[in-house]
This record gives sequence, C-alpha cells and structure tokens, in this order.
Amino acid sequence: MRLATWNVNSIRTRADRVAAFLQREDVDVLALQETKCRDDQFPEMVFSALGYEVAHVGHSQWNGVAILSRVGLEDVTVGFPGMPSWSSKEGLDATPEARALGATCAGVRIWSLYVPNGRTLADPHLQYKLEWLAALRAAGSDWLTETPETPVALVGDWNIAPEDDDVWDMAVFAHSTHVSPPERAAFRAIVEAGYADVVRPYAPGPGVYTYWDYTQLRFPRREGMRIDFVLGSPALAGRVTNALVDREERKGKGASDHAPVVVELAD
DNA sequence: ATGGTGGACCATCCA
Repeated sequence: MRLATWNVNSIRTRADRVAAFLQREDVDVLALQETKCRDDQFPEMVFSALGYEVAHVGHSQWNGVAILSRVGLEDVTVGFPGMPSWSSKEGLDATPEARALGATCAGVRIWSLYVPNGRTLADPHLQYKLEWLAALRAAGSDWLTETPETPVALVGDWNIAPEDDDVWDMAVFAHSTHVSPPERAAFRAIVEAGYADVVRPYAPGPGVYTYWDYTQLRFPRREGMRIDFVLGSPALAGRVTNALVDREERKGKGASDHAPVVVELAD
C-alpha cells in the first residue's frame, strides 16, 4: 500500500493537482489537511472518477480534513475521543474543529490530523494546541493497548518541528512556536507512547522540509520546515519499506505551501 | 535593478 499525507491549503483550488499527484505517485490512500471547505463543497467527483472513496469533515473555510482511498474506507470517525474544542473567550463556541478524521483502509487505521497552530508563544491557541496533543497521546495510547495488532498511522500537519535540523535556521525561531520545548515535548510524548516517525529514516535531514512559507521566497531559498509527519504504531512501522517527501509538488504556480509525504507499506 | 504570498471571501482572518 502507498499511503500519503498532504496539507493542500484548499482542496477546491487544487483538486486537479491532487488528482494528478495520486496518479503520478500511484497512491492508494491520501490524507488531506486544510481542505478549507464544507462537506457539501468538497469536489468528491474528481476523485470518485479515479476510483477513490472520500471521507471528509469541514464546517467552514477553516481547517477541514479528508481521507481518500481506493482500497476501502471503513469505520469513519470524526474527531478522536477526548479531542478538545477551541473555546472563545466567552467559552460559548464549543463546536469541535474539523481537525481529525479516522478511517480503516485495507486493515490500516489512518488518522488525518491537522494539529492546531499555536500562533505565538503568548497566544491562548498555544495552550489549546498542547491540550489537543496531550489528548491525542492519550487516545493513541488507548488504541495501542486495545488493539496492538492493528496498524495505526497518525498522519498530517503537526505544526511542530521536533528537531533543530527541521528548520533552516534555529536563530530565526528563537521566540517562535513550532520549536518551543513544550511543543517538542508534546510531540515526543506521542513518539514515546509508541508511534515512530517512519519517514525520517528514509529521508534524513538536514535540509529535508515539508513546508515553505509563501512569503520571503522561502522555497527557492530552501528555507523550509519539516512539520508534516507519518507516525506509525509498531505494527505499522514494521511494514514500511520506503518513504519520501515529494518536493516537486511545491514547485510552480498553484502549489500548496506544503509538500506531500509518501510512505510505502509491505502487504 | 527590482521586488518578493496566498486562500478563504468582501474586511479581514489565518497560516
């Protein structure tokens, strides 16, 4: 099975590009983040015409996650148990954001995840992000305990650069999110719970990134961040035979600011 | 030499 994850930054703008990627990379299952649309706006027919089933959750122009699969799409779950909601200052808006979608594809449990952006170190969104990640760790631990034989893949945009080599210049991020000790600890806790980064062994840094800001000519200057990850349970990690970051997808007009990450699994 | 983001959607928010 070929499994991929991609923050597309609007599926409506990039549906054709995503379809071309699926065919070019021979992808069986694709997790998408930042679809930026409601369910009724998702261009499902572009993908059903290619033989993919689609699961999506999106409530507005913000967030939105999907899973496309041509090897089955079962037990679709919106949000994970205990997933926090963002609450406004008044605490009135408790609608869960569209940031997590689970599905079972050919026996593999896949979670398409869009981890909240902490914005700045002083912003309450950072606390929300940390709570969200702690809840994910708790849920992920439970899945390993309950069904250790089921391969689980936690994939998506984590909005964390876990190692110094995952940004082009640590000095630039001295007072920024994505590299702060609590964020890195939250990520590490998920790894320590049993979910390994299955891509890094096949695509070691430094200089391997999955995201380049649209501004400041970051991509041509090779100034990016590695913030999109495929974390696999032991049953999944044992089946990985290859992985890559498809940097070509960041090139040209109409590119997302993220590149797809592809993992090959033995049958 | 110069300039340098893009997507949601319509005044701004978000990344």
